[in-house]
Amino acid sequence: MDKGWGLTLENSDPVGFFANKPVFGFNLSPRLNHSRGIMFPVNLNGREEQVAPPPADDKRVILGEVDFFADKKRSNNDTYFVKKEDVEAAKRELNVNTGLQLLTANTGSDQSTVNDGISSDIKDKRAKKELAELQSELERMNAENHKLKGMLTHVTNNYSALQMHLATLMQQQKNSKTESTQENQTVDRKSESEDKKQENGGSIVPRQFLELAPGDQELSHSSSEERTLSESPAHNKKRIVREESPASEDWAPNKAPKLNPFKPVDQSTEATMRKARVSVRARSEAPMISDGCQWRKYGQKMAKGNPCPRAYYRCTMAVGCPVRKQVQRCAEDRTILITTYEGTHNHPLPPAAMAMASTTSAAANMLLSGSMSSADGLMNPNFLARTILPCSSNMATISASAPFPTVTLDLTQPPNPLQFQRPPHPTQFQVPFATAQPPQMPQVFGYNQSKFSGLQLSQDSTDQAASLPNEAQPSFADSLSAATAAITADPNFTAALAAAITSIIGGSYPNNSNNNNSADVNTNNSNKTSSFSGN
DNA sequence: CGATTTTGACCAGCGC
DNA sequence: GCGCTGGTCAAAATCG
Repeated sequence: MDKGWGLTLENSDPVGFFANKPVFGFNLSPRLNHSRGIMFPVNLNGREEQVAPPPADDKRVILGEVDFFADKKRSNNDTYFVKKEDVEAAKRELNVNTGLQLLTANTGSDQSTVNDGISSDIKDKRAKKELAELQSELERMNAENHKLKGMLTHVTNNYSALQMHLATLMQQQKNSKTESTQENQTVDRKSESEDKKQENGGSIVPRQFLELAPGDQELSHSSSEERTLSESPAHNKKRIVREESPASEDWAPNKAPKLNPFKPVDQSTEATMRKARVSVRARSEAPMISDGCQWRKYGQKMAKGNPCPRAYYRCTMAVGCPVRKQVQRCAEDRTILITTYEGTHNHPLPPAAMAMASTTSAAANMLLSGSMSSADGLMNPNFLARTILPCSSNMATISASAPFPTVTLDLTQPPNPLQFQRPPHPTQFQVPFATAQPPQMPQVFGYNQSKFSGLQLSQDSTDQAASLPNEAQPSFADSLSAATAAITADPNFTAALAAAITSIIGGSYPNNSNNNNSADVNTNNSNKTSSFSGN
């Protein structure tokens, strides 16, 4: 019944989990924005700035609100970036105006004491004049606001287009590299198996982010490149089938591709992008987090090791949109909702969906960029600390849960623990880069989750908020938006993160041969349960 | 009545 | 080859 339109909380958030909370960096509560409730300026992290809420009777704020939120309903977050500047400017201007007015009107001047009739006349005129000025000011700001909205939309669209273009270029570069590598291999295979390792060591290592084979049991850094090239043929075959099949590329039905009049912008890119997944772990009572997109459920299965069913959704905002997502509750903690996104939208997105779409796209790009070069491997992992915004309360985990590399935004973790309350991974490792970590300083953990190392960017936890009153809690959306911003905002993040991972992988971390975290509960596929709620 | 969800069946990949 | 599993399909049921 969830229509999936992120802004309609009544539909998608029946329990009100997201009520009055910004989601993906945008405040999804139209009621809050339209009401007299104060909309604080919000920075790129989606977190409220350290701006003290103005007093309820502060006319400046009220006027500013009327001005800037006038047509918010049309596009809830269009004013998101605009508001900060404009409201502040409006505050200054209106503050001056109203202040002077009040002073003039209320001070007991000679005029008012001498002749009340005349002074009241003057007062009226002044008031009208001020009112007119204010109105014109409001109109002006409305117009300006409108203009800025348009600019924002334009920039957003450009950003999306550029992102797609970047992905395309990356893929092309990757393909060219792969081709050349394959040629070299063909020529040299018989006599230079050793050289092959060395040759690949430089530039191919990161490819493991894209081409990890589930059958790979080795993860010594010295063999990673070889592993990359020698991944199980069966799996290669599977992947090739997926990549070469147009039906697979755009997630159209395999047997009857009747649904896809659209083709991805770049099929090869799409095929690769589709492999990259972005998983969001968040506490939510709602059956599905609302992300601004429109989804249609097309299946539900019992997954092994989890008593809660996994639901499959596809994006229905455009016919043939390849984006799909899986929603499942965590087996260990059913209050945690795990949403996994896959693919890239092939259609314009509502602003509310931009953040998540950007996240998935950026994640895919990140993994793609890992295939580009190892030069970035020299990068200090500390970069990650600077990249992930200090106030983002999240963990970002990169793993290669075969066959698809996955970026996980874990918004449920307390500050300290190594990753999960789930059974700790035998090869989990930690790379502290700050000896004394202030509460807001991020920690970086490496985590060999599956067949290769990934890392986590751990932060102060949202769980700290669990004991706080609802209003005061840094919301899930806060965290998610911060994580999203961390991934999307910094253009260096993609390469940097991949490079950091590369360097970590190269650091000979222990290997795990079996990473089945979950309790191996045999679940019959046909043994379906009816609900996600678990409550 | 169209859109959406439910749910059993089907398919492909993979391990044994 | 067989069974398990994840993913998807599509007819039926349900909803608004």
